[in-house]
Amino acid sequence: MKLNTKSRYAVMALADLAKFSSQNPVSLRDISLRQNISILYLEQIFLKLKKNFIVRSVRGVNGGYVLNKNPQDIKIAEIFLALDEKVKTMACKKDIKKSCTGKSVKCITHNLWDELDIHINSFFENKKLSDLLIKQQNRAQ
Amino acid sequence: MKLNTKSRYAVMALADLAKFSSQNPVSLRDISLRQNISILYLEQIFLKLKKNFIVRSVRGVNGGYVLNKNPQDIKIAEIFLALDEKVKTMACKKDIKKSCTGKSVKCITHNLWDELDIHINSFFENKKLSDLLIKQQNRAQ
DNA sequence: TATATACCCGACTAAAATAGTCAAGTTTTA
DNA sequence: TAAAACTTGACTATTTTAGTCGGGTATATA
Ligand code: FES
Ligand code: FES
Repeated sequence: MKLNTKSRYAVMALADLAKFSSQNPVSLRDISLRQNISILYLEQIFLKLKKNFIVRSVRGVNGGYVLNKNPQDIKIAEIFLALDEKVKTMACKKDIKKSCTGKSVKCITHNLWDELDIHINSFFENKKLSDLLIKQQNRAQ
Repeated sequence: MKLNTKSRYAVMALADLAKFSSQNPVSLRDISLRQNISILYLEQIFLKLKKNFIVRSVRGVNGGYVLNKNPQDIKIAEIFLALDEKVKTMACKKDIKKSCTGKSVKCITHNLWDELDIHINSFFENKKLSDLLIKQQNRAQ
């Protein structure tokens, strides 16, 4: 079970954005330098964040990205959704047309994975971007 | 974020074992047929389960595997551990020699992933194999 | 005591997913 | 008008996953 870098970087970059955007847009170049993430990769990530209205862009010189909402209104779940990051613990796709045993009934572990999905997703639903901004001691910028 | 088949199959196979082992060992062939998992793959999985003392084997004709403990004493966490399945949400390895930003302090998201790890692992710690055996309606064998 | 059944175990591999990069733009401000 | 910065689709090397293969060993029972 592991998290992919795209989702991790997305959360990092947005936390950076939340921290450093006063009024002015923050350029990917700045985020790249501070968080040590490739600009080219960040571009890919921000494209998705923009399509999902989590950020908006300002083009041209002195441009960059700005959060579309307050950090306390941005759930981690939204960020993950924007990047197509899904929790996939089940072999079947919940709509049990064909269970993972090939039979037409739920497999013996189906409910367990279902509960796990719910457990993990509730974590993401309850965490906000603003939760990352408090207690800044002993952290990198 | 997804679970690999080895861990999923391990839980499935052990649940099968818990359900069908009366006194007699259960052969991988039987589990394979019931759960629709390749025998060759099951062998790999049971090797690890055996090394971790979750099951013991009986060789020869009419042989197979038997659980080493009662299902209510087998945590899902143990099963995952036996298969080297770890929850890896962090880029750094907790012992922050070098954080994921390359700096010598925790990155801005470190604590978030740490909490996520704890959240997920607590699920596995609290679930027992026996939890899969109740409420058998609407399930495959 | 032969033989079939079933566990044992390391090595190998095809396919999929991941983690990016590249190229060729467009837009805007100083 | 040049430089900074966003836009977008396509491409690719590497890693991980999900198995298979081959050649064993142990043991019950006919
Ligand atoms: S996980 Fe849904 S049928 Fe197995
Ligand atoms: S996750 Fe630990 S430093 Fe980033």
